[in-house]
Amino acid sequence: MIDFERLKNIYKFNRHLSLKDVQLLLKSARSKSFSKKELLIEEGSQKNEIFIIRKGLVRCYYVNDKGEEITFQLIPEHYIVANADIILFKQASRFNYEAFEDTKTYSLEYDVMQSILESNIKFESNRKYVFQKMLKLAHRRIESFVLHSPEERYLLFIKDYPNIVNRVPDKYIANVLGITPVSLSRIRKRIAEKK
Amino acid sequence: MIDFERLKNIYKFNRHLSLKDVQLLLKSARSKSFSKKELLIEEGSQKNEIFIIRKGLVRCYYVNDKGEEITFQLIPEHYIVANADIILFKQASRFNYEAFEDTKTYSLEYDVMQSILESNIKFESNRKYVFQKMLKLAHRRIESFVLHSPEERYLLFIKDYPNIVNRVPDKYIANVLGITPVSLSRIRKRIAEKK
DNA sequence: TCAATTTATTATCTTTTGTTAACAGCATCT
DNA sequence: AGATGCTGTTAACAAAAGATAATAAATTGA
Repeated sequence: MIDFERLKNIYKFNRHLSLKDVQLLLKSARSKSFSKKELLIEEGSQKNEIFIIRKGLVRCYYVNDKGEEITFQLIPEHYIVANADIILFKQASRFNYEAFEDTKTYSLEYDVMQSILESNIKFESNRKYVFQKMLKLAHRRIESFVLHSPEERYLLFIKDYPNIVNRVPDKYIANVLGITPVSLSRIRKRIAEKK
Repeated sequence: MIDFERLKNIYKFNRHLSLKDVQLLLKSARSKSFSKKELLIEEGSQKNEIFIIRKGLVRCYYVNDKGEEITFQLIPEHYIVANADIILFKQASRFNYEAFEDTKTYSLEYDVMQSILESNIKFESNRKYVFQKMLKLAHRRIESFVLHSPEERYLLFIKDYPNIVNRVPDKYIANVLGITPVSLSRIRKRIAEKK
C-alpha cells in the first residue's frame, strides 16, 4: 500500500496539492522492483515511462564505439529516471538505465502523466517546480565543467552527493566528472597529500 | 511598433496561442536597446528581468578570484537572457550579462511574466515548451563534456552554433568549452592538419 | 590614417590527463 | 575454502592541456 502522505512529503509536492490530487496522480502509477543489474530503460528503447526511485540507485550509461561503458549519471532515491532522449530529442534512447542496487520505483507512462497533469490545474505549479529542479541540477553541473578543474569538480561532487559516493565504485564517478578512473585515483592521491 | 505575427513565428509560440494571447504577454514587455559593452544584468544584481534577444549577442561571464573573466555562455538572437542565479538559486547574480554587439531586446519582470502566464491557461503548454527547450540545451551541453573530448566538443560547437562562431573571438568560445584559448588554438591547428 | 588595443598563434616549460598494463586487495559466488 | 572477477592504485610512456611570454596579425578608435 502506498503511503501517500509520506510520499507527498518526500517529493515536496506543492502546498496547493491536496492528498487527493496526489492520489489522482499515483493511482495510475505502478509499483515496480528491479533487482541489481536489471534495466529500467534499455538502449534503443522508444518507451516513455517515468520512474521515481523509492529505494535504490540507478546508473545511466552510454556504450561508445569501442564498446566501453561511460556512466553519464547516477540517480539515487527520490530522483526521477526518465528517457531523456525520447522526451527531449524524440529519438530512441542512447542510454541504458540500470538498477545499480535492488531498486523500487513508482512509474507511469509519460503520456498518461501528462494528461493527468493537464486535467488538473493544480498540478501546474508542481510541474514548474520539477522542471526548475531539473534545470538547477543541469546548470550546476555545467558550471562545474566550465568554472572548475577536475579536482575541484570531484570535491564539489563528494560535497553535493555524499549519498552517492559511498555507494558506487569511483570509476563510475570518474565518468560522471568527465575524467578517467586512473586520473581520479591520482586526484584523490593529490588531495590526500595536501592534508 | 512590435510585429506580433512575426514574433510569434520567431519564438514558435504554441499553436494554441492566438495572436491575442501573445499580445497580452507582450503589451507588458518593454523594448530596450543596449549598445556594445553595456550590461543587461550586472554581477550582484537581485533584479529579475527576462529578456528576449531580438537582435545582437549577449555574453554571460563570471569573474573569478584572480579577476579573470570566464565566459559561461554566448546568447544570440531569439534566445532568452535570464538571471539564472535569482531564478534557480535565489541568490544575487554571480554573472555579468554584457551586450557583445549592439543588442535589442524585449524584456519583462519575471513576476509579471509569471502572473500573466498563470492568468491564461493557454500559456501553460508554451511554458512547458520553453522549459523543455532549455533542458534540451543544458542536456546537450552536459553530454558534450561527459561524452566528448575538447576537440570533439569544439567541432560540435561550430556545427551547432555556426551563427555564434563567426561573431565572437575564439577565446570566448574556449571558455564556453571549458578550455583555455591557447589550447583551443592548438586544437584548431590539429584539426587543420588532419585535412 | 595611425597608434593603441585586442586577438591568435607559437614556443617553452610544467602539470595534468589518457592509455595500457601489472598487481594487490576485496568482494562474490558456488 | 578457493577460484574468479572487480576495483583502486601505481608505473611508464605518450599526448594533451595549463601557464607564461613573445610576436605577428587583425581590429578598433580617435
